[in-house]
Amino acid sequence: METLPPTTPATINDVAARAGVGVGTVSRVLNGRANVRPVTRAKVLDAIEALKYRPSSLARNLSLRRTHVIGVVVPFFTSHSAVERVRGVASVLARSPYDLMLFDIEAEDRREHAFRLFDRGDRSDGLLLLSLVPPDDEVERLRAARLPCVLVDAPHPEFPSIVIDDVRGGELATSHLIELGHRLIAFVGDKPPDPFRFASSRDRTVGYERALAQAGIEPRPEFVREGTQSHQVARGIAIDLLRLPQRPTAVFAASDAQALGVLEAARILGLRVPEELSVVGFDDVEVAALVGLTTVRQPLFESGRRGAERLLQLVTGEPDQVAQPDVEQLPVEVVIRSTTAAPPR
Amino acid sequence: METLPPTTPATINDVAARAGVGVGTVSRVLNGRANVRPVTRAKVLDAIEALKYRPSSLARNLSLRRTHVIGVVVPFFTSHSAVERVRGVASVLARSPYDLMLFDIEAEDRREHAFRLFDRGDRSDGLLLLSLVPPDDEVERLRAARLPCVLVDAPHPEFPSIVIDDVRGGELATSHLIELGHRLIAFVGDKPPDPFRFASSRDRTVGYERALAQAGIEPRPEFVREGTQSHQVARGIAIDLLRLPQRPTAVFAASDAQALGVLEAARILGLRVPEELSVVGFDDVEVAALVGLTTVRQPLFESGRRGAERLLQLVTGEPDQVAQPDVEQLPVEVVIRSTTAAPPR
DNA sequence: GGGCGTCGTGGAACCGGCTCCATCCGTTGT
DNA sequence: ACAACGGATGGAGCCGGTTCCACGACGCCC
Repeated sequence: METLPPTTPATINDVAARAGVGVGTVSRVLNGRANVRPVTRAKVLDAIEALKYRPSSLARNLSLRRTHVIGVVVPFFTSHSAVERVRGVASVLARSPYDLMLFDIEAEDRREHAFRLFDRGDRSDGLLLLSLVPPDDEVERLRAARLPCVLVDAPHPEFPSIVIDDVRGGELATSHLIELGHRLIAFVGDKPPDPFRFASSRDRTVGYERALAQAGIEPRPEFVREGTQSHQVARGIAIDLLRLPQRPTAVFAASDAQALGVLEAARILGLRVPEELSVVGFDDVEVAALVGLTTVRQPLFESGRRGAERLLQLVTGEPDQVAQPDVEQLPVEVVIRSTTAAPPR
Repeated sequence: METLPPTTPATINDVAARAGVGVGTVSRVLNGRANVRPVTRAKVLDAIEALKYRPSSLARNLSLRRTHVIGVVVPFFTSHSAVERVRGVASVLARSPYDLMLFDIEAEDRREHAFRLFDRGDRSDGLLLLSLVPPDDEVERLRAARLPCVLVDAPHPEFPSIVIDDVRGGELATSHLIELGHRLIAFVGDKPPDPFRFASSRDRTVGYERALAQAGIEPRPEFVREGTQSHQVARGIAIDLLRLPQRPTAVFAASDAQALGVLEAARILGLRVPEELSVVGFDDVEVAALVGLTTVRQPLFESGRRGAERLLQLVTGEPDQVAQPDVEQLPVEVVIRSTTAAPPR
């Protein structure tokens, strides 16, 4: 009896011995190479079956010098938009031989994070950075480690990236309001010094201003406010805005989260939406549909999907083929729901 | 000049050579072992510095036969509750030497999934299964691979698990309605044959029935409906319910998603909430607070946190110390917001 | 029938760490 | 002065795959 439950898993040597062949042959069979006689192949397959042999991916990885892992780095994993992007990534990786390693750098010390991630660049075969711009020293390490890297929702001169046209998004949102007849349009965005976040809110402001300019509307500095992503902060800001002597008839928020804060503010102040106040968000997260929020949709899931596909190309492509820092732009569109209407007169 | 950019990263051998010591000594220094003379240690450290040496985790893992990876398996990664749990897991792993490998089995063929996951059990040092019960054959493989495993939001006789008392949750929700004066209370839950999901909705029904019984309220079969998790389906079900000749004055939904569907139904039918209809959900996902939904809060983040902690104990503990299949129960509580009130009379 | 190419195959070397054992050396004890 | 002892150290061997080279057998051709 040799069918006793083996205390230690079978190795390729065990298989070779049992099949009466060399390890090279077993390896060839395992990897579906040609040049193995059918008879031999059968013997090997039998031995594998008998021994319940499964190759060790650990050993395989060491030998091959790859990990079969894609690292996904995401700040603020809390947010629905981040999750949606990760799902897009997962959908691609699920049909690839790559696993998804998730790094949430939300609370983590950045130094620690960098340390673990780029330690040697051998924990993953490629990196997908979502909504964050790597600082210069990390860029340096990434290159030193020759680690393929793609950015999603963040631009960088060194890496390929999947982005949206934030300026255009801001413009679309604002134009929609202008077309409805609004001229007193406020903007609620992020504060720039957000450590990881980059200039997307800022770009949306630019679009906002451009749309105003095109319509010949004088921008009012007091109508442009900045806070953090949270809807609580946005609510406070919106209350301020709506208490101005000349109050805006519409608010464009740089994210849906902030738009929700604006809606709360309106409720608190007893302003009816959309009759007395129109609100436009940005992102089109799940809640937006539930609440009936008019917003600018950006393809979140799709952005993750494309980022993963692009990275996989890099990872499986020629090793030293330098990744061109090309930028892929995904479309944005206004989704009109029930928080926007013509202004009161 | 030997500072030319090395085309290949330094190895432990390079360090040993440069420091003029043996690899054993370098290894000892790296792992902070005692029995290294300070002078020697300094030499090694210098060499490491000069060579910018970083140990290969690949090689390390093979040698040590561990991966430093915790696998997290989650179905329906879409849902906010799953995400919240994963965040809890991430928060624990971030302060550990373990990385988080995410397996979303949402769309994936189950066979494929199982294959990749348990191939040899060497892709991760431990597995955390969220909201899913492994079928018997997978349990078998798990044991064969001696892979530590903890379940979150799912019970199993073989594994430790972190759960909530769903019966009690259902009871609390229903009691809250009863205390408000409701006697016509409907229930909207999941259909049982959900492939992965287990009996949590069913248990909540039990709690619902128990609360009714305690209050001496006759249960009405036509008030208990089951559909899927989606709020669209729940909306349809709720419309049916609310069109009954004797319509319920309150609805307890087995999840917040379903509760939102019920709220939509009320809006469609022109029923004011909470004046004409009270609604209670389950989970307390983020949207619940936004919408002002009264609901049963379960500690989602905490469940992930505890699951990860428990698993880490197992993984870092004695190797063959069999994990007792103990069950840790997290508390639930009713969060009263603005969708519940006394019934109309 | 001998030379030569091809196919199939075995197995040593290697990937880059860790571990254990043998060795070396200095110290202490008698 | 010498034996015994223990701490520091070097390095072969191992973890479990892959790869590449060498070798044997066979068939083909002239």
